Amino acid sequence: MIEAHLAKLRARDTISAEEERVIRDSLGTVRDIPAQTTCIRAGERLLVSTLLTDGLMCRYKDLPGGERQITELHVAGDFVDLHSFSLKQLDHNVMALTPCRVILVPHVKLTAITEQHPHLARVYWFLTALDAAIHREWVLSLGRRSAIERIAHLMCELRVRLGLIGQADDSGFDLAIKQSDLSDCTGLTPVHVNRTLRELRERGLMDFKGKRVVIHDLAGLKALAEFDEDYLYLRREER
Amino acid sequence: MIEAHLAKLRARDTISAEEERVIRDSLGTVRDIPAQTTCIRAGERLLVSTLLTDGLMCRYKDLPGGERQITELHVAGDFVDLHSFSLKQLDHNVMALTPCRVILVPHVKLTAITEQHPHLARVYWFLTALDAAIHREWVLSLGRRSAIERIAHLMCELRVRLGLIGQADDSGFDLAIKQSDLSDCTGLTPVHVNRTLRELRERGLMDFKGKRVVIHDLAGLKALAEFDEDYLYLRREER
DNA sequence: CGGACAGTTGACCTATTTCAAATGTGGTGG
DNA sequence: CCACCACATTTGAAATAGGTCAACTGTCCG
Repeated sequence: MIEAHLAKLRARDTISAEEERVIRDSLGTVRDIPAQTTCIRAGERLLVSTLLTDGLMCRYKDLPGGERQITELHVAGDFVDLHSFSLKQLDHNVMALTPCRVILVPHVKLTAITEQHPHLARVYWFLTALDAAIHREWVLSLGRRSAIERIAHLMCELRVRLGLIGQADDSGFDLAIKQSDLSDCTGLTPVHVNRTLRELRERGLMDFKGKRVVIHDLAGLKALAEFDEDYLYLRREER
Repeated sequence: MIEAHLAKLRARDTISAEEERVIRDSLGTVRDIPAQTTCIRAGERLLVSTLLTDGLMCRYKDLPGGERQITELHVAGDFVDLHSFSLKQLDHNVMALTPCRVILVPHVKLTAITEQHPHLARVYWFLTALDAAIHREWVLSLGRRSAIERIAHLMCELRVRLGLIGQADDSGFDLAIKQSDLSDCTGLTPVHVNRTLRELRERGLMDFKGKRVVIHDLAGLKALAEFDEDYLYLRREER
C-alpha cells in the first residue's frame, strides 16, 4: 500500500528495514476521497498528515475574486501535507482531482520520529524541501516561461514523478484531469490551454486526449520546456 | 549578531536559553559579501548553510536564454539556504542584492541538532516550511495577480518580514534594490515595473524612490494586493 | 433522449512586452 | 570641483501573447 511512498524515499536515500517498520507503525486511518473533493482547507488545525497512496491530488490557493491557482500536483506516494506537521495549519487547500485513497499519519507519530529516529526525520525534512524545490520551478515557469513552455514543462515533470512509481514511461501516462485544472496549474485560461494543447499536438510533440498524455517526441518536448530534472533531486544521498 | 534570527524564531515558537546556546555554538565563519555577488551556485556541493545577519539577498533561477526569476527575497535573520542541509546542493543560485554579512553554519552542526535537540530541529524544519509557504504565495501572485497587485503584494510581504526585525514600520522601509530586481521577483519587464510603480504613486498608495519604500496608504495597498498575512505564520506555536 | 459539463473555435480586446531614445544619478579620475 | 562614464530610471510608440466573450460541438451518464 505504501510501496510508491517507499519507492519515492528510496530513490533519494537508503531506508533501513528498521526505518521501514517505523514508517509502517506510524500509519493510521485509511480514507477514500471522491474526485473533485476538497479534503483539507486553509486554516484548519491539523493533527495528522496525509499520505496519498492512489490517485491525483492538488494543493491550491484562491483569490477573493474566485481565481484559483494550483501550487503543486501530487501523485501516489506523496505526502500531500507533511508540512502541516511543522505549520500546524495550511495556507492552502488540498483537493482530490481523481478518486483518491490516503493514509492519515498522526503528527504525534512524526514527533516521535524526530525524537527517536533522526535520520528518518531528516529524510522527511528532505521531502518537504523537495516540495519547495518544485514550488521554485513553478515560480520560474509562471514568471518567465511562455504558455507552451509551461505546459510542456509540467508534462515533463509529471512524466518523471509518475515514472518513479511506475505510472509513466517514455510514451506517456494517464492524467485524469480537466483542461481547466491544467489552466489552474499554469496560470492560464482554460481557452488558452486548449489552444496551446492543439499547438503541442500540431508540432508533433504530445497529445492530451481522453485523460491520457501521449508523448510523441520526448526529446522535442524536453527541449521546448528546457527541462532539467536536477530540481527533482533524483540522486541518492545520505541525508 | 544573530538577534534578528532569534527574533524571527521567537515570533513563531519558544526558544529556550539552552537552545539559544546550541544555536550560538553552531555558528561558524563570518563573511562579508559585496552587493551584486552570487555567493552560492546551483549544483555546488554544500557543507554549510548560510545565515544572513545584515543586508538583502535573493535566491534566483535563470533560463538558458538569460531570463532571470527571483524565487525569494531574504532579509536579516533568514537562513538563506537552510534547505541545503537536506538537499546537499541547490537548484538555484543565491546572490547578495546589497552588501551583506553572513555566518556560515556547518551541516555537521545541524546534523547534531537533529540528533540531540529534536525540538530545535523541528523549529528549523518549520523555517524551511515557511520558505515553501512564501514560494506558494509567489506562485499565486505570478499565476493569478496583475502587475500592480504583484508589486503591492510583495511590498506588503516585505513590510511584515522587515517589521519583525525592526526594519520597517507603517510608513515604509529601506529597500536598496533596482527596479530590474523587482521585475525579476514579479515576472515582469523592468519597463513595466517602472510604469506600475508610477501608477502606485499616482494612486497615492506608495512610492519607491531613492532606495526607500514610502507607504502612503497602507490599508489601500493591502486592499489592492488582497494581502492576508496568514501565510507568514506569525502565530507562536509549540512546533 | 436529454441535460450537464468539458472541449473547441472564432472574433475581438487588453495587459504587458518590445524596441528605442531621452533623462537622471552616483562615482571616479583629472 | 568638474567632466565624464556607466548604469538606472523614465517615457513613447508599436507589437503580441494571452484574455474575454460567446457560440457551437462533443461526450458521458441517468
